[in-house]
This record gives sequence, structure tokens and C-alpha cells, in this order.
Amino acid sequence: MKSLEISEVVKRSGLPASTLRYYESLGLIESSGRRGLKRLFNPSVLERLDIISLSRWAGFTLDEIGDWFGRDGRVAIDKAQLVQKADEVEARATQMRALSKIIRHTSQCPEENHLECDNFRKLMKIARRHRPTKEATTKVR
Amino acid sequence: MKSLEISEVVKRSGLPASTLRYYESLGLIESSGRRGLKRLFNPSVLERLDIISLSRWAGFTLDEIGDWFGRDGRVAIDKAQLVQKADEVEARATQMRALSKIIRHTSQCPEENHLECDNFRKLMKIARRHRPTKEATTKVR
DNA sequence: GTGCCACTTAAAGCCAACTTGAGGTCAAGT
DNA sequence: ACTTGACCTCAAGTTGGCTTTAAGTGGCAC
Repeated sequence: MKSLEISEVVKRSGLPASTLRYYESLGLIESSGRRGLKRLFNPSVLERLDIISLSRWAGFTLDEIGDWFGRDGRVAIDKAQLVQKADEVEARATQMRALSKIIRHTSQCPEENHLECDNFRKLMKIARRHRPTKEATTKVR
Repeated sequence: MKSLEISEVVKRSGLPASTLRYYESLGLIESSGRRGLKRLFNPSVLERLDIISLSRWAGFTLDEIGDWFGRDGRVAIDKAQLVQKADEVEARATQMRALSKIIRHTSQCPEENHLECDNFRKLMKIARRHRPTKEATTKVR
């Protein structure tokens, strides 16, 4: 299995080298060795970076994501915990769709003040029902 | 229209007073006056806070949200911009659902290493297709 | 062997979105 | 008149997720 230099991983993953080093420092990825000082990466790192990016995008913290990866390079996370996460993400997706509807409606509503539009209020109510009660959510960028 | 003290707004909105003051400092909400030093709020602030919380949750920045509210207390945002936002949010919802599926699958896949599971790879591919190309996303909490 | 240049490190800096803390104010109850 | 306690302001601190910077290193082409 060919090793990749960091520049190659940068090119293929789209992530800057600083981020890769940062992720490594957190234990989210690992380099397979060094040539001189230079890190070498196993190509499988690319798949892992995909999972990380996607999960970050969905609102998981690096901390949470880190928990998923065992020492041996396998995805190791408790089944029940995974199912719960899946539910969480799905609920979030549902709410996003509600918001999208609210926004789309807002763009077309003739009512001059949207707060006075019944349809708008109704959508808000639906969205509110799906709102996290406490502080379930995380950060994304 | 009865004015609300900040404690009342805290109770009804679920947001801490510090956040309300912070939002006011950013111009996202406004107090209708003072009794002594104490801020008084128009009850309509609650609806606005709902919109703000929901939008924050969906990934909009306070900056973006701030743009939606005109000086006169009405929601004033460009139609085309709104439609675009709705599309963005919807795309995000779609992707979230894909991720949810990936996670759920991961929880059930017999494959010991998920990276080697075809189904998993397939889902990843779908999710990747919906990934933002550049840096479209924001922060949430 | 000498220079180049892609890499390295550690530490500091940055941004959004708040929160915390210190010290001050005021209306209301006793 | 005085205490209480809910509110106030302003500045500084916090967190997550990086990026930037300064100074160093080492493989490779010449």
C-alpha cells in the first residue's frame, strides 16, 4: 500500500495541511510513519477524513467523532449509541426541512409583517415542536 | 400591550438574560423602554426570539439573521435571497438524512470494519455528492 | 557539499457566540 | 431611612476549531 505525503492528502481531501496535523494531534487520524520529518499517510486516511468532514458538517464535535474510532483503525462505537445518534440526526433533518418551508413561505407571503401571517405562525409552531429541549446541539462549520 | 421584564422573557423564551442583552447589543432584538434601569420588552420579542433560535439551530449566523430584520420590526429580506436560503437548508436536510442512514447502517452492518462494507461506501458516496463545495456552512449550538 | 523547499514544531492568534465577574443602581418592602 | 434583590454596564474570559507565524530540518537535485 503506497504511502501518501501530506501534500497529496491535502490535494485529495481538500483539507489544509494544518487541519490534518491538527486532527492528528487530536488522534482523529494517524500518520503511518515518517520520511525524514515528513509524515506519511496510509491512503485509508482519505476515507476517514470523509467521515470526519461529513460528520462535522452534520453537527458532531471532533470530540464525539473521535470516540468512534478505536485504536485499531476500525470504527468502534456502541450500537445503541449509534442508533440514538441516527435518530438525533434524523430529527434534525426533519426540523431543517420545516425551517426550509418557513423560509420559502416567507419569501412568498403577501402579508407585510410575517409575524402576523397565520401560515407563518403555524410553521413556527411545528418547528418549535421539534426543537431540542435543552442543549443537544453542537457546532458546525 | 403589556411590557415584559427581562426575567419574564427569560422564563418564556428559555434564553438566559445575558443572551438577551447580547442580542440587543447586536440589534437583533430591541427593548421597548426602561423602568428605572430595567429593560422592558414588547411581547412580540418572543416570536422574534423563536425565529432567531430556530435559525441559529439551522446553521445561520447571528449576522445573517440580523439582516432579516428591518428597522421597523418587520421581517425584511430579499425574496431571491430567501429562496436561496430555503434551498440551502433543504439541501442540508437531505444530507442530514443521508448521514442518518449511514449511521443507522453502521450500527447494523456485520462487516467488522465499516470502511470495507460496500453499503457503507455507497452511502458515503451519496453523502459526498451533497457536500458543500467550498465553505458554505456556519456555526450552530 | 550546497542550496532549495516542502515539510516540521510549538505557541500564539482568531472568530463566533456567549458567559462571567466586579462593581454600580434603583424601586419596593419594612 | 435602609436593606434587599433584581437588574444594570463594561471588560475580560471561555470554547471549539482551526490558522498563522517564527524558526528549524532534512531529502534530493545539482
